[in-house]
Amino acid sequence: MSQAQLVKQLKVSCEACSLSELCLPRGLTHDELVKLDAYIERPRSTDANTQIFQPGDEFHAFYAVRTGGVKTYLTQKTGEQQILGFHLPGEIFGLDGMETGKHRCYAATLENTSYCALPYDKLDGLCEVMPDLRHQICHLVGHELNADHTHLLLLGQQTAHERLASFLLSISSRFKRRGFSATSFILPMSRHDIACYLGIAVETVSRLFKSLQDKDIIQINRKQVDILDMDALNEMVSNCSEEDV
Amino acid sequence: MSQAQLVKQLKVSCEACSLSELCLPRGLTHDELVKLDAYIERPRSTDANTQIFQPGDEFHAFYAVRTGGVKTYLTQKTGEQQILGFHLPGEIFGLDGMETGKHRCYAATLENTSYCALPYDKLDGLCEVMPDLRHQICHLVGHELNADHTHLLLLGQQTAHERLASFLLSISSRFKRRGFSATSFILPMSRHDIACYLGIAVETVSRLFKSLQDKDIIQINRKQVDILDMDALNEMVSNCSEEDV
DNA sequence: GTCAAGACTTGATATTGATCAAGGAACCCG
DNA sequence: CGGGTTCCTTGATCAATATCAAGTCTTGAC
Repeated sequence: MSQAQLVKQLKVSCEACSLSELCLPRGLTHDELVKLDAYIERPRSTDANTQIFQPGDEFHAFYAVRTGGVKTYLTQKTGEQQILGFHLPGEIFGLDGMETGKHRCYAATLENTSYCALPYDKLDGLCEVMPDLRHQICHLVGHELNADHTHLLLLGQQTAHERLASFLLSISSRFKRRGFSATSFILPMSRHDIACYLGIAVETVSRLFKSLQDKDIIQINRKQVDILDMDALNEMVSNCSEEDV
Repeated sequence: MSQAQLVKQLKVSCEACSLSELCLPRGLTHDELVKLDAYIERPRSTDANTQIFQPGDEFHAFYAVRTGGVKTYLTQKTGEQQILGFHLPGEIFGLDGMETGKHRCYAATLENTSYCALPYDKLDGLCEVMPDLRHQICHLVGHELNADHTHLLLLGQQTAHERLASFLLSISSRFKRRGFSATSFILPMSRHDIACYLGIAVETVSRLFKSLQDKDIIQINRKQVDILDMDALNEMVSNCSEEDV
């Protein structure tokens, strides 16, 4: 990236960012936003499949996805990975380092992605004087916890069919929240990543997509998904605490 | 409980509490501790199987287990429950309310239990003037997130054998941390609860315990567990991020 | 444009762990 | 102390999903 491009990117402040209402700045006053903005680092974009951090790396910032997508995951000695979450534009990741000051999981991009870094020590200092920021951070942290809890329920109690339906509904509601179509979107992740997120085999993901298509509940072609029957998807999920994650 | 007993219990300050080094007060100075202590509510003990909060209840405090044990869980429409975590003395629960101000999961006691309530609005105010408290809360929240992540890896990628081994190691290390034996302890939860935590059937839990006993890895009688071969248990867990949860 | 590598799909078979069923042990209550 | 209830264990069978094995489609590199 050229110096000119870099400068241009840096100029996109939180205040001008279309995602600010989903992101850390939500609920802040103009003055507060300006103070926060001064600290935010905006790294350049990265390609797909680039690692952002890994276990043992120093935790120095929360990250916010601006464009593209990120997965966080753990691995077993044997190599299998468990995807902990997919992070779409406006969503935060990297909180796993808060316990020890070192990250405990991996974070990698799903596609060409740009993201902001919100330095932890700066945020900590601002928390002292900006109650709204403190509350927004608590809100985001609580959201992460609840998303993990919904994911635990999915992995522990749902059948493969229910898991895939939950997954589609979650992605759909998150696209909708950002102003995109809830029924027609492009999945940013591979079948393999979906399988690792849902704790099932890739082959099963493939078969289940086909089964949903055969029942005219969805139309799927590669990564393009069209939801034809949202009610049917909702009925498949017997989950009593389903919400946007 | 009589008034006299209640008063006596209230007098057990954080400073005098043997668990304070595991709990919220960790790392605070004497002066800070006194300020915090003034706000802490110490409800009386409750029996086993008592609900502490449920989804929709107002979130007004973090809770810290003093004696006994607590489980937090979600349920599906069909009734199955997924246990999100077991909380032993010195451990915190109730953070799930931070997102919306309402709890999202259930919390219930496993046995006769006493716990403290740490009012959220008071903690928030103290955070403004006590950086150490702020950091300790971040540490605890990060710990919760990491515990959930380890649990996700367990549910998504481990076999039933590995899950039970992970569970025993987790409980063992937590007893050890509190100064008790790591190899001989009484499980505070039922087989059913273990099954709901591990995402497997009760019958499977029973069979796996027997199998571990037949291999002379553990000795188990009702809820009394003796670990005979800790190395064997560790080897069963191919998890690369295993730590005390 | 062609080739190679990777991603995805589809089919056949295997296996883990669920479910169904029953009996035994501990515990609570009167 | 006795009887019922719940918890736990054990056995037999079944089903969901993993695994193994090809084969096809995409995509990117040269």
